[in-house]
Amino acid sequence: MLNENVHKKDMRSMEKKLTINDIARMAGVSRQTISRVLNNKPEVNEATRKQVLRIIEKHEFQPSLQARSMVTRKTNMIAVLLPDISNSFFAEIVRGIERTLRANKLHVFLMTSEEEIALENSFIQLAQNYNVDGMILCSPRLDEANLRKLIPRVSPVVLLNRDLDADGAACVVVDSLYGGYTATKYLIEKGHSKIGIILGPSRAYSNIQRLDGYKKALVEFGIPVEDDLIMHVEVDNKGVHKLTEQLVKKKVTAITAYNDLAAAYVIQACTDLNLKVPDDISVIGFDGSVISQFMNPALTTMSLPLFEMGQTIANTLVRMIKGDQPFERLTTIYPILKERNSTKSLS
Amino acid sequence: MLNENVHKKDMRSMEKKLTINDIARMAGVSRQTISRVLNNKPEVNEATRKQVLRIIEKHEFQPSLQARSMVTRKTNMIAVLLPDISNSFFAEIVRGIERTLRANKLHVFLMTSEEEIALENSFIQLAQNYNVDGMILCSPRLDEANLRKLIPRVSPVVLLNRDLDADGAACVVVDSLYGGYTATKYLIEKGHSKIGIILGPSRAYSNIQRLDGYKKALVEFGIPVEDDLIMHVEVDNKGVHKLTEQLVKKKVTAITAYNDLAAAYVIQACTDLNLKVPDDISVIGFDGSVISQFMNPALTTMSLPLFEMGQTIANTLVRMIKGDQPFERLTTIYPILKERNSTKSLS
DNA sequence: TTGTATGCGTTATCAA
DNA sequence: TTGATAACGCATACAA
Repeated sequence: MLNENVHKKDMRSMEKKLTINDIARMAGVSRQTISRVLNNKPEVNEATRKQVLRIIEKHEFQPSLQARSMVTRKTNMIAVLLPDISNSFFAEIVRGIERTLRANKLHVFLMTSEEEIALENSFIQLAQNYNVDGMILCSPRLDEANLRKLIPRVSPVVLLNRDLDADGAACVVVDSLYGGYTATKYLIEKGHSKIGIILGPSRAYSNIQRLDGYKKALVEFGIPVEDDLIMHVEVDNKGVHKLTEQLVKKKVTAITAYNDLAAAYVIQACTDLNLKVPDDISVIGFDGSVISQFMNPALTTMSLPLFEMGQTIANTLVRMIKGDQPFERLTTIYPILKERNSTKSLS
Repeated sequence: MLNENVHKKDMRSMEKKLTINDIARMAGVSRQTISRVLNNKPEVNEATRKQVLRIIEKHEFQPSLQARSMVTRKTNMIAVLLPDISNSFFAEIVRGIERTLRANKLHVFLMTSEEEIALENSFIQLAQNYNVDGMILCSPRLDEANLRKLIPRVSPVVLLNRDLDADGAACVVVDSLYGGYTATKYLIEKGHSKIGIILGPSRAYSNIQRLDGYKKALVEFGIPVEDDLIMHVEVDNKGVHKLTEQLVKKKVTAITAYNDLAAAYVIQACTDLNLKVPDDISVIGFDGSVISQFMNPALTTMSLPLFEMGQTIANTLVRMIKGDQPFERLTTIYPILKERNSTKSLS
């Protein structure tokens, strides 16, 4: 049913957008006065202001933000770079970011990198070229040297889940060590000692931390760390199924997953292997996204205040942009254990 | 642990961004030549081009896209307005949109309206003021008159789930009538006749369609339409629990929900009422988002190719922008019945 | 092949 | 309280 529609900005729809000059002519004043009215400057006669406003409204005149930002050097745009917007972890954070930025008359320029390092690099460049007022950056892949080089170009920057002490940068970080530790300790206290862990891409900071927390808990309770119970997903969640099978073969009684979605795949794999969760095996997730509460059994998870994290990130950036307010260089978010039905005491 | 960090763009970090003029001076040519090199114009001597490129790379010069777009009238930005990015329905669509736009060197200016009509209005204005090259619009709330008035300002526009025949607009629409019809028919053929339906906000086009499909199926099979089995959620999914209770009181044997998340709440409510899904009651969802496959029982749902929809939307917009390619004024997406374990024959 | 002049739509500066 | 002039950084048209 393809028709011959072709979009043309033809003469009819041209009605060449009005400029400040047009309004000035109509009002019989200089364009400077229009500018003053638009910017609510005090030094303009009330009568003329009324008159100008009338004409502006009558013609629904809207100033070009591009032209304005050419001279003010501000775009009111914030670049938000993250790996994947369809991951509910990020989507919920972005919701918090967007609302807070909006409240500060800032807007979101969204960039998703799909974890490709080349894209992350070029997007930061792009943000610079668009002259954004600041950037929110979740870049698990980019190495520190590159990061340090790129940050000054788009600063201020708020980094999500990277702890980097650099000028013009602040960090909001989940304490994954604490999270990994708490989850593991919880399982140990439930009587488990053969505990598998499935981690995301190994280079990511949060994964290293999570693993450290896992080990810390084991060591604390005198349980030996077995390297073959530590699994890394390298690409995406499809690998989780296979890793779960391997862990089951090794007779684990519990599995810690690096996020809720991965935990869902773990449970699915267990079901395929005719294992009941939590009766035969306990599973704990990480992040507390919506899916965790609808899974059956409902997922025990280390829950994160994602929306609030987004707000915190945006608020920090706003303070940095304003430039006269103190801000946290490093904000640490602690996940909270939400005990539901996917875990059970080993009795 | 608040420290005294205050971000200042101080002298050190100033290193005033290079302009085309700086490069011109360094290269000993006019800024025109630089511009030609940047835009890959043929009419430039190979030697000077090499020379200029060397200097550009040496200083990592990047042209200001703002200044450029002042004269070209193109920003390469596409405004994407939708109600809620944390809704996986939209998030997955945006993923498709973003990838396709990126392939066309277009970028996403994200606006979320939280279904507030005032915000939708002002965001469209904003998109105009930023002079975006086009807009993708999912605005369930805005009435047709307003839409018609605003579209010319940001055209071309692709509308999601609105069928509006307007100049400069194309539409990508889910056939919710077909979806509602198919879901209901499926349940009827499973032996159900007392079927409840839970709809989203009633004014939304897709809900009206879905209801029509529901009725069509009932009528086709000679089953009377009972108005008190038709429920509307007016605000958010919290209402679903209550509506489910009401339907259960009316002895329905099956419930159709307007999306998967709502279906999840339905199942949760059923569980709270000590009803087993699907043994005591069948539940069917809509959209086939990730949560549907991890629910237990896995959700039977009318599945939508969300990522591909995003791609279609973006592709349509790109064709409109290019202006010399035909495009579909109306693309209809048909949901596909994905039978899983939340529905059962009434025996 | 290259350079000069002009303009895009605003705000900033300074003078009236 | 207002207006004239000069930026902002680039691309376009035209001349050399």
